[in-house]
Amino acid sequence: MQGHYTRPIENDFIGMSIHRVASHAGVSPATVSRAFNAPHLVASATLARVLESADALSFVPNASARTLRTQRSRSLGVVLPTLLNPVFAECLEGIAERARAAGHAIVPLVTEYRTALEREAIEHLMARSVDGVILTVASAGRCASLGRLRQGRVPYVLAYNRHRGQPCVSVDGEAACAEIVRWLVGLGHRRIAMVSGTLSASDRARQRHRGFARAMVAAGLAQAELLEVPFMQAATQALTERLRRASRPTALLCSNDLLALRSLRAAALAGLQVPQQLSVVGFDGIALGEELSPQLSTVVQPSREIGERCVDWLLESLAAGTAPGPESSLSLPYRIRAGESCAAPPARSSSTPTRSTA
Amino acid sequence: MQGHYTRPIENDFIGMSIHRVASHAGVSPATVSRAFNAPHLVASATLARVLESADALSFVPNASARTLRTQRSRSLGVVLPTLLNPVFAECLEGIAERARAAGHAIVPLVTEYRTALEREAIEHLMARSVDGVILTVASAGRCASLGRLRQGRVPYVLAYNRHRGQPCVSVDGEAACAEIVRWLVGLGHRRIAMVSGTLSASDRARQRHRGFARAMVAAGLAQAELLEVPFMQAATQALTERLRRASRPTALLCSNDLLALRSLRAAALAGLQVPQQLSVVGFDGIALGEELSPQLSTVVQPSREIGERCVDWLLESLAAGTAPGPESSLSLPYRIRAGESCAAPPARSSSTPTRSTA
DNA sequence: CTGTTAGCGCTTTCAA
DNA sequence: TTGAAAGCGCTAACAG
Repeated sequence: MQGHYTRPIENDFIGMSIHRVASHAGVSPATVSRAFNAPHLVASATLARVLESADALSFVPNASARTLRTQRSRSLGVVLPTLLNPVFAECLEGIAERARAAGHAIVPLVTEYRTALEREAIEHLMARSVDGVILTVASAGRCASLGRLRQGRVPYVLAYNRHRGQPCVSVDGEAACAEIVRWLVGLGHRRIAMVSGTLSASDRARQRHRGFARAMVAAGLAQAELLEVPFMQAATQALTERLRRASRPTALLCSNDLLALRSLRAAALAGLQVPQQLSVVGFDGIALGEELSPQLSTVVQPSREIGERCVDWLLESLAAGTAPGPESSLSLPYRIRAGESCAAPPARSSSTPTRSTA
Repeated sequence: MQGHYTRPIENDFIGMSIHRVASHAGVSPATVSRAFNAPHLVASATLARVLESADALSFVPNASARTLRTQRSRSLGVVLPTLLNPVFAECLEGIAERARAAGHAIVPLVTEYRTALEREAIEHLMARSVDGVILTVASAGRCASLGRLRQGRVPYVLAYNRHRGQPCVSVDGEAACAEIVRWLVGLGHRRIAMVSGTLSASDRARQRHRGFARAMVAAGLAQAELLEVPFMQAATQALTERLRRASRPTALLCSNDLLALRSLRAAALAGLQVPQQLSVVGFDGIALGEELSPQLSTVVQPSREIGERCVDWLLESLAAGTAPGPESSLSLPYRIRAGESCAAPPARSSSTPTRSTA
């Protein structure tokens, strides 16, 4: 236990390495390495001595050296469109928690739905040699980044995206939207419109819309209206204008909760009571929706679990030396939260709509 | 430009290194390294050749090797209480964007306000030898992790926390709350209560409360009520009960927007109109607050900018070879958003409160 | 059970 | 302007 430096312990950090610990404990570097990575291969007396020395020197094994040597970084890349939408923040929490528990770091990158940033993110992650990547892309079908990952032999799992040819952890948005339509129709609604961001920008939006459109047809309601609001910022205004017209829908199925929030706001601005005069249903099930008045009616995705499952799957594959494949894709169950923003349409709605005054 | 392998390019990734590029381009490994790190030291013809080869081989420099050699990981640790509160998600977005622009990775860890996880997070980050850390801790004054970071010579900046002895990027919550109280008093409110999480769990909560308490005294309103709701989940119920009593406050100053949302919900459950019968003010300025009806009145912190500034400061210090010090702490301006959840108290409120029926 | 040895891929003097 | 060589700190054979 001889000290090698006269400087105070606080400065001992510089140049710390397995060798310092080794000489402090009177063993070889290899033994120190084993003490940390395969303690069962070290005599318990030796082990204790090594651990004591390591502790006394505040030794922490150097991750880069270990990564360089083992070719495993114990880190996972995470590529998400944004964190401003709580649905992704919730998912990231699940990822972070699971990764932490497994001793893996996560390296998140945000793409803002821009392909260039998506590409850059993948490049960045490959340069850092992450062991795997979890991502949500605009459209799984036409995503160059996925090819790049495969080319680089980096295992990956898609979160939220749903595509037959890719390893995905998702929810059946098409079925969920169809179910919502049937529910609304059951309540008596006929004029149901879907509110969505740009369809061409998101495969999920397209899938949700498809479920909506099909169920409308199945219900004999051919003129299924789509309110495509390209920019989130302008959504409220566009919706308000639509809701002020006499021909307004009695129910809005929104492609995500953020749009649903704006629909709620638009209803208020248009002077409509929710749910008495207008029903609003969201999609995602962000936690905040439950705190609102009226509580948001919505399709709840298990976002946290989606994140957790992605990590689990990736780590299992890593351990097995395989890469996640499309055949094992996970379709998690969604849940419909009745909430308070949804009710039967106003009695006269199907014949003579009242004109609202804001 | 001779090929070394007959396997398809897609498989060329394995064992890729500076040496492969070097031999492909007919130069030495050192030159390849220079081509990437100091291109001006390489003859432009050589440079072009090297870059071409690198491109042809899809070469990406190995970050671990570089880190091991240079002792700089080009990564920043981020320690936050949670991502479920959008205020931190917004901040993280700022951090992510800035770090990306500077070519740094971020490694976020979530603590859920638990000291044990805080400690563990720091340990983890030091093991990965991040170049710096951005953190939000429960209480900057008594935080062992900060000492640990200094001991390990890891530069750090606190986000949101505010402490004279630490490098912080924050907003003056005390002044902001005092200002809110003066505003409410100006509107005619007398019975103003503060809604907060556990004070002992957060220095920020204490600072905000101090501003509230002082301003109340200054306004001659001695009985400043504090509604401490330890658990977010139970907050709504506790608040609803309080609001049902005749002695209820006419205004609620909430220590954060999530509590304000619950207060809004509690008001609805208690049958109170906001802002006509009850004013509610939040703190944080999460983006969602603007989408609500009524739009949330709140103190807006520049969360994204807080994150950005933390990164900037850290990277500047890194470049200068210094560590951020308390003397350069940043106090960013807050902004009061009037919103729609705040108004003059009901006329009779100061004398005979009406009993509400829910 | 423990030590010796040879690199992982890169940067960086020092020479040429 | 370029090359040769010496490690950064660690792990994994292979010996002992």
